[in-house]
Amino acid sequence: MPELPEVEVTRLSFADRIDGAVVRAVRLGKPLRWPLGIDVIELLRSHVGAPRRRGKYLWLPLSRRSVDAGGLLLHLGMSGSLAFVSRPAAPGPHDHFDLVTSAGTLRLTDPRRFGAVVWSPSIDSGLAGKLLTGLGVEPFDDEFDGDLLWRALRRRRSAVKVALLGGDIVVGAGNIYACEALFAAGIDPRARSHRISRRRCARLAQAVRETLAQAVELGGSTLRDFRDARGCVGEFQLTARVYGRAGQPCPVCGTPVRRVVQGQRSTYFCPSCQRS
DNA sequence: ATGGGTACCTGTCTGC
DNA sequence: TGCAGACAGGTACCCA
Repeated sequence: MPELPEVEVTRLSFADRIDGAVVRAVRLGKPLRWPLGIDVIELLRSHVGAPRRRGKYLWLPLSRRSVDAGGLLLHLGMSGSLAFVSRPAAPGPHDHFDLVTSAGTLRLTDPRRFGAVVWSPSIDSGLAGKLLTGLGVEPFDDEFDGDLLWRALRRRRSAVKVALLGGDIVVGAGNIYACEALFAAGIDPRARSHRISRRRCARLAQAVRETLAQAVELGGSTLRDFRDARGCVGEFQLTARVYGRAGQPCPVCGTPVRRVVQGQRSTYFCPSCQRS
């Protein structure tokens, strides 16, 4: 489910409310991708700071008596979502983590359990450091532009869509938004990365930024079950032009949208509008 | 370093 | 109705 827009929309929907709250209890459900990495009792009475986002990860800083106490790194995997509510229902079979605070309970629900909640001594050490090192630039940073993209892509021979999904050039574009951005830029997702001109890289960088920004504005994509921490659904999927639309007419030229598989993931594109 | 494949896990939908 | 198989928003890790 969650690509950068869903993670950012989730963050925005509870950041103000959890900032400054005190941890009262922690409940663990079934194992997630990694163990929590700290004894739960060590987290009690910690103060939660303002949640930050890096790529598709969220970082919840913690402190005790104004002293830095590391933080929690969260990832929603394929099927995760967070809720932040004052009176949570009894945990269901897919509710695997509750952070009970003075301001409400942050609950991770994740049927497939590809998600993660891990404690690290800081955002750039421990497991958090290891996971975040090697991530590409943030798409909304000034640093991310056509030149950066061109310089990175010219060294790759993989298909451009696979390179975008990799997250080591630019973070945040998952399967939906990579497809949509390539459509917006008019680039064939199967095109070899190193053969894309500087000019087209500029268009692609712009398309990635705009696609992700628009998705944040629309509250993300709710294909089946995404909700932000307030329980609101997203609406970007209503505006998707190729993702999930195999066989349907391209909204620009009417040619049927094609589906191919790249790196074991479905890719959707218009064979007429998108060129190598 | 890069590229390709596998693995993690559960739910839903399709076709026989 | 049952059942096998495909597919799903991600990414770490292993191997060539």
